[in-house]
Amino acid sequence: MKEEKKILRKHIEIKGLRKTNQRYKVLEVFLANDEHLSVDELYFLVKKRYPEISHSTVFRSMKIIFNAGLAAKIRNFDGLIKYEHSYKHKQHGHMICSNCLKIIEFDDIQIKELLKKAAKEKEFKPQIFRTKILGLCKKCNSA
Amino acid sequence: MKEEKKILRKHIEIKGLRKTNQRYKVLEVFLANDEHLSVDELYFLVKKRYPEISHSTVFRSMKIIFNAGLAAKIRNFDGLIKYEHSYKHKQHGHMICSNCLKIIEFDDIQIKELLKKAAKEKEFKPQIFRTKILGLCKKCNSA
DNA sequence: CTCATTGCAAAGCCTTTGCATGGAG
DNA sequence: CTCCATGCAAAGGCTTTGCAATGAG
Repeated sequence: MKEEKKILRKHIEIKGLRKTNQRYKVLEVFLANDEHLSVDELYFLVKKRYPEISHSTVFRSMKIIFNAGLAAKIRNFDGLIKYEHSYKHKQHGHMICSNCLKIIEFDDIQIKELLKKAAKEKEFKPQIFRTKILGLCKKCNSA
Repeated sequence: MKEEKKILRKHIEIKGLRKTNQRYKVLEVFLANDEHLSVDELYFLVKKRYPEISHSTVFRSMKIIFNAGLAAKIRNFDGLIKYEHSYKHKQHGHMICSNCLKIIEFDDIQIKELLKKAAKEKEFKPQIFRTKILGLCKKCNSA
């Protein structure tokens, strides 16, 4: 069994929730796609394989998957909430193409260190670090 | 006349738009408040002084003020679009308290340099840099 | 059996827009 | 006069929730 599934199962146990197939199926589809997915997009993918699962179940399952620490949320100017993998997924930043909306991930470990320092100076207890660059990807810039 | 007002006036001229009082009044109230304001919050403040101005005018005026380069947009997980001053406002990052939602600005010039480097590596043409730290402010952390 | 979960549809909530009226140029 | 801007109200678009039916424990 996939490690992520075990983690979800454990999270469900700890929280005293019920182990339903829907939750594992949503997780399975979520893990099978490396994109940043909105609930709607994920629902679309889930439906292809498991047409019996509803939009609200995908929505609520993602909430649980998020709470289990398996997904991270992103929200950009389009207003859509998107989820990305967070389990054993290296810390990274996002470059977002204003034209084609493509998201490129990049390593930001050094930056994180500077952010930690900044937080310390302001006596702020950091939990999550985010770095983002808006601009044009190679393709859109040369087009 | 305030420098920002001149800039707005010039922007309006260049774009061939009309110089209406509403636009200048919205700008005035926006500049008088150093907070990060959503259109709704700004509308509330505008209404106190100029009750005849409507919500949609505030909304549309902020769009123009944004295009004139006088305001920057922020969008967090609450989903609300907020505007902050951007004219002669030093480049900075945001620390956002998950508890009281307070926003603390911090200097991120060094970080910006690293981000530029990262963009170059991915052949990405950067336009806007964003850094954000979620966590707890001093007060909420000790409470 | 009991109570959490599902699916459906609808409510919420902010953002954005259509349209008739008003006002700058 | 000509059109852009304004105000109002309503439409959009995504997220979230109420409720009756279903199913895990």
